[in-house]
Amino acid sequence: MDLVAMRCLAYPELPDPPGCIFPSKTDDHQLGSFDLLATVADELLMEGGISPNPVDTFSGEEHQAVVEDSITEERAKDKPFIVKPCDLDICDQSSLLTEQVLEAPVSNFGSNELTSLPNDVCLLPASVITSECLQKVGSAGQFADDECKLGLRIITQKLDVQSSGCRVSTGCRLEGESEKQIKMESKIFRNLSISSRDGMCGPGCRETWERKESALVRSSNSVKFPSCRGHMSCCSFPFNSEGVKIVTRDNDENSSRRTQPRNANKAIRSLARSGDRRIRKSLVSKYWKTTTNLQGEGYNSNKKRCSFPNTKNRYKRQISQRDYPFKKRKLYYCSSAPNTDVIVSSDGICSLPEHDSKAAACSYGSALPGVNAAPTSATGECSPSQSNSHVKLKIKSFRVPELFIEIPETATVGSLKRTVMKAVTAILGDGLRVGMLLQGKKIRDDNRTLLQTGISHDNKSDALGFTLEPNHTQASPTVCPEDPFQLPRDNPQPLARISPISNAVQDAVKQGNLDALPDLMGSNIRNFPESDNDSAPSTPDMSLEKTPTGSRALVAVPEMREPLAIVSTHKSKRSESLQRRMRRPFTVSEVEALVQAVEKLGTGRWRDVKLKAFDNVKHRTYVDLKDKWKTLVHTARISPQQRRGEPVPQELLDRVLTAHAYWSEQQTKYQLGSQAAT
DNA sequence: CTTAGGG
DNA sequence: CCCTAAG
Repeated sequence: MDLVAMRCLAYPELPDPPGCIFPSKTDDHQLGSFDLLATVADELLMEGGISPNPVDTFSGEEHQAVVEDSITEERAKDKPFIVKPCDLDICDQSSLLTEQVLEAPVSNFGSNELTSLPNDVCLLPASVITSECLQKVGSAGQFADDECKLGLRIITQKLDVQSSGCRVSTGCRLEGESEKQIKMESKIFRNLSISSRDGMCGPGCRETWERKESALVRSSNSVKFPSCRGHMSCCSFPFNSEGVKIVTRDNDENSSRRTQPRNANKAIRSLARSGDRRIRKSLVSKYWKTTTNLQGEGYNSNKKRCSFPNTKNRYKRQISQRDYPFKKRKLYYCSSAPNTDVIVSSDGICSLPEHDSKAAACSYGSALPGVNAAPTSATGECSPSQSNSHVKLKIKSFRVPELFIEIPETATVGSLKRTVMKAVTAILGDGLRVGMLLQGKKIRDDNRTLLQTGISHDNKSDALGFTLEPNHTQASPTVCPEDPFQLPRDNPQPLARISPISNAVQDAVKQGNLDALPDLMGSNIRNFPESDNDSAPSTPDMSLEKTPTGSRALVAVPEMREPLAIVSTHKSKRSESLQRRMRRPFTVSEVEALVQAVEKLGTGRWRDVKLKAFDNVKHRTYVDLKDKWKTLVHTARISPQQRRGEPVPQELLDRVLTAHAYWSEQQTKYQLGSQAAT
């Protein structure tokens, strides 16, 4: 696969993907891979802060050895490089939290022998860079201070048999560094993720890698994220069939501290923003639509500014998806707590590096908002005494609570996944913050140490909970004044809770991710307006017509208390309606009733028809009846062979034609009459 | 909100 | 079925 292809892969619809540092003009993939790396390396080097000797920078001899091996032909033939967007999965969410990013899965990251080299270029998320790495970096003199927040490592080898391997290893500092560097970082993050085509390495690999590579990656699995394969069109992020590019938004709390990205980045960002807005608007539109149905008021006044043609919406969604902002990730989950390094691993787990080095620990500035507390002292000094007590945190997955999803039983699995994705995306859209719960109580003071807070190494991890909260604390009218959703934003509530064990959630989310990322960005879960649900005709569709419970449409943000089930596939009255109503073919008896009513009332009084024949059938609106009549007429006119679905008795169809002809004539007469009158 | 139509 | 423009 050549680079161009890669590009396309990553950004199928973008001629020139934002942030793509690699020129598309490259034809030769081998070269391209090389160039790509070289480019990265050069840029990094150029932008300063990076050791001219990448190899040394990161790891020691082990590395060297690896390098050597990496050049072996055998390896070389192995697999071609492919740039692939990172997969998105629960872990990514964690990344939101942890702000790391890239998860480049390190496929082949290590086989069991020393010789096994990373066959791929791996861009490791800050989160996977362990203390040892940092230490090394620090020792290299590049990031000796505690400001080093991020480490970047790129390792690769040229696969071309004829050429020698190529390997780039580098690091850069995120915070406290020059703008350039940061930009670079962001660029890289946004653009690079190269892994071998076949994915992750087996479980066995990681230990090796860890051992050898300073525990760069906790587990291969960890880097493995379910991707959005094949659902590009639905993704909100630039995904491709190969994987998903993970994009996270800046955590507002921290973004301010960072320097601004380059212009390009800015552009992208703004683009993204607008995209969000667009999406939001579309949502709004839908929302209003629904609301209108429910409440019947405020429709006119709002629909104009909020509504968009559906088709356009779709289009916009796509656009916005493509535009979705690439964000720099911040290093988060590395708690500054004494020697507590949390690494996000494959299953979205945060694990601790086996070896914490004092330096490393210190170098990780405060990170996790909830966990930070660790007074690593500004100096970055860690008292030796402290280094013995480690708080070990293992976050298997992040839970997204209170995701109410109502979906017809007849809906496809795919649609369910998409729906889940919508919800998840909605949450992620605005970014998240981390909240922490200890024994169910929220820990608010970020400045206290873990110890002071009551979190000690012998703590039962279960006592600790993490939550994901909306990033915005305040609704910001300026951003989207007309956004009806801003209301809910006012009070941030935990959207998710990270609990040690929530595989179910993880799965759910993964599924969602797998499928596609629809639009919904920028909206919140609670925005799911009512949707017609699957409820059988017998079940009143309260939300649709009479019941002015529009408020319900807005799924209230749940109590932070209980995360609850993530996906309730059942009809919880308040559900969403961003989805198409379930298809409910008319039965013959319904057709019969319709025909009879129309025969009597004519074809221009659908409301009356509704009242007369379907008054008690909530899911049949007069528009539905009108549409049905339309199709009936059409059906009656085509040959029986062309008809589909449950066959309608010819007798009825005949009546349809008769009635249609009659009423058409009547209408014509009426119109002529009125014309004559005038 | 209803109608009428296009998609 | 959806979405709108008009009324």
